[in-house]
This record gives sequence, C-alpha cells and structure tokens, in this order.
Amino acid sequence: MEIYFQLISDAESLRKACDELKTEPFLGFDVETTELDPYKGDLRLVQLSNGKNTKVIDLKPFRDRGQVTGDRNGLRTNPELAPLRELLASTKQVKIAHNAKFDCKWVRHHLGTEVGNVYDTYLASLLIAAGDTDRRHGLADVVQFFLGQTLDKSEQVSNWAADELTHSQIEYAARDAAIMPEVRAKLDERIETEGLKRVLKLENECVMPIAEMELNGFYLDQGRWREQLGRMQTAQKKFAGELQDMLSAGVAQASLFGRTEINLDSQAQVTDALLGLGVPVPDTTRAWQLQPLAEEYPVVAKLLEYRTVAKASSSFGENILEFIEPKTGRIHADFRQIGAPTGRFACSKPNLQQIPHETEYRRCFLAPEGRKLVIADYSQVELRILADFSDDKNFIEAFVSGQDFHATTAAQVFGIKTEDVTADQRSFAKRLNFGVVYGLGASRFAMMTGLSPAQAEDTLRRYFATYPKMDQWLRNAAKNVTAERWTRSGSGRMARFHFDENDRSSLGAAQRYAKNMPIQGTSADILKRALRLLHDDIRPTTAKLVNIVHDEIIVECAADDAEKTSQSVESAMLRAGEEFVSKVPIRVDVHIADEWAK
DNA sequence: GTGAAGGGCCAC
DNA sequence: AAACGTGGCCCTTCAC
Repeated sequence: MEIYFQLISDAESLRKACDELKTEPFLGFDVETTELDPYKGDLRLVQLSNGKNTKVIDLKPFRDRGQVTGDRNGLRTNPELAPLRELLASTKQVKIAHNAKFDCKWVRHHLGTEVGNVYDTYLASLLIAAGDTDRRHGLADVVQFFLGQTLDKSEQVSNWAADELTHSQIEYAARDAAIMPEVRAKLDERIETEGLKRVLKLENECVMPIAEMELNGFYLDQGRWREQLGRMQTAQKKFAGELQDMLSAGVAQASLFGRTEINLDSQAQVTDALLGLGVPVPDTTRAWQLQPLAEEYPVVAKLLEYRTVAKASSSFGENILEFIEPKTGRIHADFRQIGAPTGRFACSKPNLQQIPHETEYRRCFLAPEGRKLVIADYSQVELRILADFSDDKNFIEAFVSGQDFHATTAAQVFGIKTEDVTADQRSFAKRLNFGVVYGLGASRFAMMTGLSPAQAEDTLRRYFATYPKMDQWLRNAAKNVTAERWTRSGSGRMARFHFDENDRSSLGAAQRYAKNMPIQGTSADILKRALRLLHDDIRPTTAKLVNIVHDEIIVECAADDAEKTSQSVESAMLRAGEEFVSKVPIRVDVHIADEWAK
C-alpha cells in the first residue's frame, strides 16, 4: 500500500509541517532510534501522522547543525525544533503510539519535552484482552487482529544510524505512524463497548509519569551494596563448608579420595544426602516444609541458613550493580505498566519491587548529596478497599475509628476489649485479615497458625460472623465465577476467568482470583491515579519519582523541598484513594529520609 | 550451546 | 496443588 509522506530535515519545512498538524485532533506518533536505551543511542526519526498525511522528521541534520554551532545539549535546546517540541507537548492533539512509554522516554530525554495527551494502543489492546495470555500485543499483532491487515516490521531492526536512510526505511517509519489513527479508532470502539474508557484513561495518563521515572532512575550506593554482599558471601562460604561436611556424612559411597562434593544448590543431590542421614524429607524441600524439622535435625537448620545467604548473594548480589547506567550512576529499571491482569506493575532488569525489606539492603538506595527521599505508602489499602466494596458496618467502623485495625479485629473476633488483646491474638487477626483478601481457606489457616482444622474453621466462622457483609461479598465474588466469567476493578479494569468446570482445584483457584482481583486491581488503579496527580504537582519542582512498589511511592527531591514534597505526595495519594474509596478513610504513611528504610 | 520447565524464594 | 492472590530472578535439569 502506497502512503503519502514527507521527509523533513530543515527548520522551515518543520515549522510548516507542525502548523499543518496542529489542527488535527488525533496524531499517530512513532520514533526510530539507533538503540533501545535512550541513554545509549540517538533519536533518529520522529513521525507524526493524521492517517493520510505523514511527516517523517529526520533529526540527524538538526543534530549535525547543532554540533557545528557548539550546542552542548544537542537537540534539547536547538531552537529550530521548538515547533516540534510544542506540538508534542500540546494536550490539544492526542498522540497515538504503540507502547508509548518507549517513544515518550526518547522525546523526553533527547528533545527535552513531555508528550501531552498520550493514547497507547498497546495498553488499550492489553485491556481489551483482559488477561487472555494467548494473544500477542506487538503492533503487527494488534493491526492484524483489529484491522485484518498485515504489517511488515522487517525494517524495525535496520540501521537507523546510517548517514542516508533508504526509501524503504523511511516508508516503513511513515507507515507505522500513519496506521495509528485507524488502529485507535478500531480499538476505541471495543474500549467503549467493553466499558473500559475510564481504565484506559487512567493507563494513558500514567505513561508519562512512568517514562519519567525510568529516566530518573534510583540511586544505589555501590559501596554499601558491596559491603552487604561481602557479608553474605562470607556467610555463604562458611555455611557451605559446614553443610558440606554434615551432608557428606550421609552419602553412602563416600569416596576414598575424601568426602564427596555435593552441589548444595541441587535439589536432587541435597535430598539424597538428607535421606542418607535418615532425615524424613517432605514432598518439597521448601523452607516452610523443612522448618519443623530444623530443631531435631541440625543439618536441616544448616541447610535453611545456607539457602538464605545463597539467595541473598545470588539474587541480590553483583548482578544488580551491572544495571547502573554509567551516564547517570543510577538504576533505570523496566516497569511494565500492566504487568499483571489485575493491573499491577511488573518490574525487571532489575526488579526494584523485590528488594529485601531488611534495612541492610534498603539503606543502599539513597538520596545523593543535598537531596532527600520522600517515602510514602498506603496503610492497609487492600483491606480498606474490601471494607468499602463490601459495605460491612463493623469492618468500616474498624477503620473509621482510627484504632489499630488488627487489634480491633482481634477484639471483635475474640469478644474481648481492644486493650486486652494479646500480641498473639493480634498476630492471629493480622494473618486472618491478610488471608481473606487472597481467599484463604480453613486448612491453609490451620497450617500457618498451627491450629487444628476444627479450631481453624471455628476461628474463621467467628471472623466472618464479625464481618457478615464482607463474608457475603467474598461468597458472591466466588459465585460469579461460573455465572459471569469475568470481574472488574474499581476503574472498570476487566479480568476473565479461565478454569475447567470439572476440575475442582481449577474452579477453586478461579474463585480465589475472583475474590482478589477487584481488590488488588483497585489498589493498582489508585496507585496509577496517584502517579498522575503527583506528576502534575511536582512538574515545576526539584522532585523526581524514583520507584514504586505496589502501594508505595518513592520520590527524590532537593533537601530544601522535602517538607513541601512530602505534602504533595501525601495529598496526591489521598486524593487518588478517595476517587475509588468513599466509605472508609484512606491513610498514607509518609516520611522523609536519606535512605530507603523505614 | 541454548532455552524451557520446575523448584525455590524475594517483594507487596 | 500449601486449597492464599500478583509478579521476577536464580539455579538445576533436561530436551533440542
């Protein structure tokens, strides 16, 4: 298919092109780059299209001219590009891009401007799929699925650093932008009919904050991290030696050449050795199964010790330091905005959402000289969401009263006064409270508390008798699995169930998911809304978003701005929460610190 | 050699 | 099948 496009490489044509496009309500938007990482490569092309008329802007000539005039900031301050920056930043035109985070990062970093009014066809496609893992969501897949057209992506990996781009490259670049308005129109029909308008708006408005967060990066002190790693490696060596000695005593064919080396990381070898020592090894050698044996069998205790430090020095070792970007000295992780069907983020390379909670690790993430971290997290937000959704009087009252929630639950479940609640009773209530959000059953509760199945069942009965409408809401959620086959979060995010009706365990899993998804999903909705509100509030300040962990936001700012920033963060989080939860107060714990530690 | 699967374990 | 939900990373094992 031939398409009309214009290649632009000088200031005058750029100005004219931007004038032409700024009356358009919708613009397909795409970029071509020499690398995937904006800190490593150059932005080569920016493409903008109304669907019929496509402008392909070659930035290389602009960069080359800038270098001649000694423009140290490259494209960022080049006055010739002002019309382009203005058009991209404007909120008057919707910028339609596929996986817009990528394009936004490049524009933000290399052109120095935000992209206003983003529409992400990738996120839209994910929302429509509602967790269906069979579907792929690359641009070519989405175009095929929604328009029935085949898109040739073979030029995607071509050489975008070449002095002269080929006609084929430029046409490819133009085509990707030109098709976007049509893709959006088709997707939007489905978004409308599926009731996904609100959640798509939420997601689209979150793209720029996340793009900025990834560019900002999180500062990690290499020295501190290495110190901690060193301690772990020393411990690992010590435990490995001790464990090796203890285990080899149980290996029957202990060789004449000395003890038999066992691979301590091998499940099979360790299990064999334990059996040889007469340890009754359970079905799995996971920590929770081995724990009860640790007292009787010192070798099991040693194995658990070894595992802990081995995990620490492998998963949280040298590798994470390799992600520090030399240009910034910071970690720029990859956040997937719809990482789970519930709407939660997923994070990788590295995963900053699974850094151990211990101070030894978290204190390595810190604010550079002259700056502070503002650390804010929602207090028991999932339970508050459940209370709000289920409209249970006691449940709501427990939060409205502002008392220690777990202690209040304990008092109600055990029928005693709050001040008489023991630490054990509070711990019980806490585990119950968290468990119900995941669809906890009596047998599992018995396992984790050490109660007999009958006692566990009785405790759960009393718990649900305390919060009858919560019980009802959860039962209803489970019941809807077979009737409705899908559920939604507060923003309307949709998740379909997949299960085999003849398989009880698969049905049970779907029912637990049905209980959990609206709660976890709404929590994710709230966080995303907060990110947008916060982004707008801190734009003109020294504050920068540096990390998010499901119900926690971490912002770095100038030390002088810390107090003001903490108020902004708290306010944005509260306003976001109140958009989704009305009957229960939302609480945010916020503090200012030099390090990411409680 | 590479990659998928499975076990194990970190986070919320 | 930990009958408690969502992820990612590391290691071993096993197939290609």
